[in-house]
Amino acid sequence: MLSASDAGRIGRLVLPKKCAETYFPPISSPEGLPLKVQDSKGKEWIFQFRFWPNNNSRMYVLEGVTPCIQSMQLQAGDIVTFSRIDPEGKLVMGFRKASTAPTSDQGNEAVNARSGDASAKKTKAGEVFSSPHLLKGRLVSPGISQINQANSADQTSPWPKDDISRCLTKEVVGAKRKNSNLGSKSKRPRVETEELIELKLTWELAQGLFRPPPNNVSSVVVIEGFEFEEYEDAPIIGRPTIFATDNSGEKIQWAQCESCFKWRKLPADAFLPSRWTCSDNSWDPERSPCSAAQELTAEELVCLLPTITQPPSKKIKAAKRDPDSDEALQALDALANLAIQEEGENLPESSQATTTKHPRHRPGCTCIVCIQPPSGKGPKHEQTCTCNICSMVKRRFQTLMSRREKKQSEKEAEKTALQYLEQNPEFPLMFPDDEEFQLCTVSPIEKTVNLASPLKGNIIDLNIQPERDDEVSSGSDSGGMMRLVQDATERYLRQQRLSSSRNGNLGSKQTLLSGVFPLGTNASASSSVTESCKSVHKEEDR
DNA sequence: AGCCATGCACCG
DNA sequence: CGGTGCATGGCT
Repeated sequence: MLSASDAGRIGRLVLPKKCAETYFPPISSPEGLPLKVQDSKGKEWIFQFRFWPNNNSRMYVLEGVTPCIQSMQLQAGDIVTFSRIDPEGKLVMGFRKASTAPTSDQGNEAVNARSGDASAKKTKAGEVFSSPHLLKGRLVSPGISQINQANSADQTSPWPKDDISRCLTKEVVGAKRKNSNLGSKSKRPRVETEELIELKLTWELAQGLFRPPPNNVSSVVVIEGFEFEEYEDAPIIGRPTIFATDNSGEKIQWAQCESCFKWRKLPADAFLPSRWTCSDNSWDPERSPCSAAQELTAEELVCLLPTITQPPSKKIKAAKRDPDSDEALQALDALANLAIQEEGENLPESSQATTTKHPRHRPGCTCIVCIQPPSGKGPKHEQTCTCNICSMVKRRFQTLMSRREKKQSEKEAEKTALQYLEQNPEFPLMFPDDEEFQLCTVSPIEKTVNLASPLKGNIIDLNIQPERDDEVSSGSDSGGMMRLVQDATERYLRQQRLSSSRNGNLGSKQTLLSGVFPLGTNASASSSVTESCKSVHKEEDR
């Protein structure tokens, strides 16, 4: 929530420290990083995210917010939210005018930071989804997004690799933050019991639970290739059902009774509350008692199941015959167990396992064990088997492998960047002509160099380790790391002067320098370096 | 003890 | 005089 200072003319927005450190990219120098944020109208803003040293701590601020705040006609008391759309890490911002019109929310945010901000406290459960509500695409924010973190890991993102998707709401004086995850000492938000249940849902699953608000027509918005359905009112969280087409080609849905676990056929437009039993089956009175037989055979059910365990767009890939395939086969067992566990978790509380390994099986149970023929009977599952069970297990394996590959490529990228540095010793800290890396900050304290691109929002922590510890500055200007920075910078400047005197193109390079060392001015680049060094040293001294 | 809204000194 | 960075003090 904007304070008077935030909304004033200074153009700075003070960020709650915990939010800044938990949800914004890590910064090691006071200059911080430029962040590109898109507002609800699609307009892009670039704010400087930085900090001031304060009482041996930091105060985080967003600078350059005045035009944006004026454009949105925001004032003290209004709420601004920042969210991130994965996997690209695109930042979007939304706002909500002060409480006089609580339902007229504006902006891109789909979910308030439910446990991380003051607004969540004021917000009733039904209002958690502030509008416009996005039902499709992958718009994430805390609560739901944490469960999705493995899927959204993205090495080109400026966010830490082990990070979760983020959302931030700024608070105002007097706003309480009890039960806030952000209040925890640990930067990894603590998962409360209630949330634990929620976190078992995947994002895709969560999407499956959303139903459009009644009597409301959506408008479809496409943001960078992702399609979003926007609704003015909050979506409703309903019971998950399986949509299908029956023999006559009519669209229907299957719903499972919470009490007897039998599946019942319902019209496609039927909306079920989160708790639903046969007795609520007003569409088919014959099957409204739990005692009535289930229409579906276990086999038919198996055919339907993949539609809820896997997004339909993904192709099923058969396991390849390569050195990994042995591992693949071994992993199948483990994955089958995983599948079993997850099936169990997806069942309602009352059907949960009493043993640690597997839920108790009941009539209608669709878990992998119950649909598997008794041991020794029925077809064996060979590697080439394409039955639903094997397909499901293989798909899970593919997911696991692609995550592993992603991690691997992340490491490769870091390695490449490091090699780049080693091969370019004369300019180890700047890549003005490189599309990827345009900015750099150095932390002699953490012994890291951050390369960042304001255009692409990339940041890579290179963890450059000096050869000797004493190469790291210990506060004096002759310190090693800072010396490296300074020397490299001055070499770079000399080179630029030389080349610019040849081609007469000085302006753009100096503009870049002011970005690298924002403390200085274009008039004297070397003093920029000195100022920058001083600034880093100051914090180090503290 | 630590956060943060805001005051205020300094600087160009 | 406005912008910037730090310090102060109220508050949790």
